[in-house]
Amino acid sequence: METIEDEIVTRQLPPGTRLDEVELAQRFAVSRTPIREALIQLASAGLVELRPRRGAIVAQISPQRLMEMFDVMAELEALCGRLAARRITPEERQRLLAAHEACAAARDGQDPDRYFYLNESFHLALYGASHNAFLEEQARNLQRRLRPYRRLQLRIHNRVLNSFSEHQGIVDAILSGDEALTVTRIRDHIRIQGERFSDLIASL
Amino acid sequence: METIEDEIVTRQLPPGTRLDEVELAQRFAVSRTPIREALIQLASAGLVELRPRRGAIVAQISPQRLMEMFDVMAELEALCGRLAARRITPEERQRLLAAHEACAAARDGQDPDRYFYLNESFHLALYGASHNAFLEEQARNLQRRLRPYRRLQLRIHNRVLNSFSEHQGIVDAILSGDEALTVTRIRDHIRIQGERFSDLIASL
DNA sequence: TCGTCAATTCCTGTATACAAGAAGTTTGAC
DNA sequence: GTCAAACTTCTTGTATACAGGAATTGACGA
Repeated sequence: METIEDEIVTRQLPPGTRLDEVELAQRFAVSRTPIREALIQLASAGLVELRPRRGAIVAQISPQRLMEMFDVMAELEALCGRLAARRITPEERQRLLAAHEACAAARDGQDPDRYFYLNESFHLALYGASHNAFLEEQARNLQRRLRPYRRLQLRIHNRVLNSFSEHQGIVDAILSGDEALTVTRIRDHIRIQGERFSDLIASL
Repeated sequence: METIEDEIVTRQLPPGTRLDEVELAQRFAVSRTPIREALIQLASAGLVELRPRRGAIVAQISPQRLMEMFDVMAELEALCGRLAARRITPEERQRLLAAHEACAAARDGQDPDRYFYLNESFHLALYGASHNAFLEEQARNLQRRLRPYRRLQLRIHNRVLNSFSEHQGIVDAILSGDEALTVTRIRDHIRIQGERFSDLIASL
């Protein structure tokens, strides 16, 4: 079943939408209680904004804040990479390469949506190779929150091709065990997304 | 008034404690509804663990996971420092130095609790100087979660003195605008806490 | 004496009712 | 005609009631 969270990240409920508890309760055929509890969770995750006595709205994220989030994401992923370069196991190496090759197929297939999906798997494989479960959780959470914006910017001309070649550089750096190189390449890879996104905003 | 969160971070409710909704409701003189909503929030913040149909307990954090959290904290603070070295304003510089000098007084006064409190202000000043509000939030959240453990390890012999001299090094690096030096010094400063903590654990 | 199964009790999860505050509308005065 | 104030309506926040699992305890059998 589709959850409220799904509808937010897929933009069926765009930022700013008022979330009427009664309406949601009817739509999901439950009482207001579980809806309220879900909204509190979503507020903690940063997906909705809870204004006391004035209801919930889908969180509005300013371009400024989005850039800030990308900067933090870059650093979290860079840490994943640094740890992975040191700690990756043969199985994880296998998984990372498999995810990378799947991306190659999607790139050649000219399917941005499919590339987007597989790209996520690639990054998840990277998080897992860090051998730091807490870091992995944090990275996954932030990835989820940034998902709609990353998706948007993959439609930019040549972004899929560039993204893939950046992945190649990251894989090479990790497999060679070069921590410093891994860090700079991942940081650049993520920060480029933030920059491309702000280009997109500026062009509107 | 004292909140459930306060009682958890101050260890009045130690990890593993069962949180009976009815009992909490009586103690705070409210119904179960707001208690449940508070527990959901605390679960999102990682302070309590919510087991479906089996109630809530104060989150148990394993030494392993704690070390992982310190690693992430180190990286978040290092990022704060890197950005601060580049962006700090005269007012923020003032605030950072004031917090640092207040720590000096507490160090000389041999008052670990007071030092602990002022130490937090110092780190908060650092977060603020990053000019990244999202990063600041993340850092504050994680600082809050790690608070009880950091407090514990300040009682270790000479830790206050060492902590202060590490602060001095960090301030110098930031004020000189040396990003790389700031990053390594902050990273070490935070990671030492994690290591000291695991020493403490090992000695039990 | 110990283990297993069943019945009871307790607690969580959901629904519903009620109270109180915010928003919108209507009416009156200037 | 416009602005303000009061009243109405709608929505959130809290309390309470009820239903369905989980845990505990006691009895029975090995």
